[in-house]
Amino acid sequence: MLIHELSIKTGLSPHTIRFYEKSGLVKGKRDITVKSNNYFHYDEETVEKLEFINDAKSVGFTISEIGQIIDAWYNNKYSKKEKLHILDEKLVALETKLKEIKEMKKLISQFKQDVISGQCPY
Amino acid sequence: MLIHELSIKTGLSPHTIRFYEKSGLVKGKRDITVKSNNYFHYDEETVEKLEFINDAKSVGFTISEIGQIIDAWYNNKYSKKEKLHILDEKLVALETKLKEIKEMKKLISQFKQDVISGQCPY
DNA sequence: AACAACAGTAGAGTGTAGTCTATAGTTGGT
DNA sequence: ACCAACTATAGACTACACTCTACTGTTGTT
Repeated sequence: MLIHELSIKTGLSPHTIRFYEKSGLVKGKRDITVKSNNYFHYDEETVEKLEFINDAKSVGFTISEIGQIIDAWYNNKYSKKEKLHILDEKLVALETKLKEIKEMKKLISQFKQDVISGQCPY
Repeated sequence: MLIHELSIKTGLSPHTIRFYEKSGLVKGKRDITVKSNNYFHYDEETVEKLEFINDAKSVGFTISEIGQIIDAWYNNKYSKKEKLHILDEKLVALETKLKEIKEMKKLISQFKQDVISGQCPY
């Protein structure tokens, strides 16, 4: 599929997809049999990757971290050992975030109690 | 205390503290009895606030969201009802983040299994 | 009096992650 | 043949959250 279809499938603008492509997260292929243009073609794997990128972004991973994960997942840039190391690193980071968020929930719940119990009467 | 001491207590640079002050998150007081300078003076509450800001940043709240929370906590800018609304909103956001992170943990654990089970032999 | 270390303000610069503009070429439908 | 809608590239622009620079004034120690 071309970028327009990919854009519709993923909800990301062609601009943003090209930005991710330039950042090395996804990669279209050129059809060498077609000589009149040099359009990029994308496969279903790219759709998956872009969906993953969206999810990974919202948990706070940066583009370069997402790049690492994608490389550890789809590519052969890293050895098996390196891949596991990268993925473990990300799991630890997520575990830390999880704890921080739970702490923050407690804290804000406490603020709420303070407001309710009328420590200040507004 | 002056900004230097505050900086040491919180681990934030005077630059960053001034940035937060300009953003409305904290507020120093000027000592009108001193006429030779116009240095800002900060209290322990500001130390608390800055520590909160650090924690809130790492769970992904923006400066303006943190501002809202601080206003709902310390100030009388909002009514009791508004305060509870803001805090509930933040709790919902944290709950959402929590779920997303748990999902991402599952996903990355799955990637790990894929690597281990040797779907690709590197 | 000299000087480092501090204080303040204004504004420029950085990095991240887009988002948009300009330009130029291609494709598909009428 | 024409035109809208698509494609590509390069580079400008934006927003956020700092971070730093330049400049000036103050304080405390020697």
